[in-house]
Amino acid sequence: MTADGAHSPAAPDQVITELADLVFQVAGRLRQGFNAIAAELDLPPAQALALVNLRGPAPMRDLADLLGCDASNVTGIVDGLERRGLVTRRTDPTDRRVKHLVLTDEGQRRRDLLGTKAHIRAAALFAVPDADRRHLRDLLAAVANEEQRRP
Amino acid sequence: MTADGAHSPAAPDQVITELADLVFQVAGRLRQGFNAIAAELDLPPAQALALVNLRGPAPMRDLADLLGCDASNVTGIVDGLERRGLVTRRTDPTDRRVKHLVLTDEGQRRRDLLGTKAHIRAAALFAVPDADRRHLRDLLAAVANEEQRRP
DNA sequence: TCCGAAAGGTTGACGTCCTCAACAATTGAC
DNA sequence: GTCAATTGTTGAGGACGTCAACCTTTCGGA
Repeated sequence: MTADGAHSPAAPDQVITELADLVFQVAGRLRQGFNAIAAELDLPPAQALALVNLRGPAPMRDLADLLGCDASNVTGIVDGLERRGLVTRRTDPTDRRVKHLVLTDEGQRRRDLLGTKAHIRAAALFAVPDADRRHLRDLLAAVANEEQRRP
Repeated sequence: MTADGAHSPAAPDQVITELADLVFQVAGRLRQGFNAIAAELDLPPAQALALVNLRGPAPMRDLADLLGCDASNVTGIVDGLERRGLVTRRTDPTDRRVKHLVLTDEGQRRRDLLGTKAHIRAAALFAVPDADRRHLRDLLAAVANEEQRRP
């Protein structure tokens, strides 16, 4: 493209483009790995994603906010998880509108397994010196926070 | 948790987890912005993504490889683009199996508009000092290349 | 106290995206 | 010439997501 690559520093525009491509690429690999692990555990991606986001009993609304999707969508995902015996719906006695999602023992087990496997895979992806990894984290955090400050 | 580590001051495991979360978060913002722009231009996300990946006349197979999806999927996407008059299929005279995708004038115009709008949005997302941006790019490139070296 | 707005969850219709298996046409190698 | 491989298409099917409408429950105020 620009024949002056050696002399003039790459245009900022070029850096932006490369950055966007790289973020997509790395996120794609990460997602692909997660989906593969989910498939190993016989879980559709969305159910697996919901599962790892379930720590303690929490209203379905919270999960919808966490996943950033419609509430009606969560209904279907939780239906799947409940059908597999991984979570149970428990109506809150103090507010009978809300239903808390509670992990079953098997659900807890599956969730932990999913978490550790995903972590191992992520570690394999970010196979760079530890100092670089920390620096990368800090830079990404700066981007995320900068953006969060102006939605 | 840490099978080997006795007492690390700042567990590398923690860094990995934060890193994965941040990459997902930033990629999510990026994707969200792109989809919003695609919607502005009255294009479904997949068609928009295919459009920006079309520079010159190229076989549909190439597009499938580029998007990393099944060939039958590309058929549907290109159907949509053709229905909107953005691309045309042109069978290669030298190999009548392949069909080259050619952008129409309107397709070229829409593609350029999409590209510039997406770029502006990406620039707004990566609103950090230029030095940080370059460093971030280099670190991500290192991760991508490291991974590419061992598939 | 009663009424209406608001919130949580479900359902149904609908659309997008993706894969897989099977197929026709074409090409190329043996 | 024949057979294997490739390109693109079709149809079935599933996962994922939104939207509108609905019921139930809660809560604030007239």
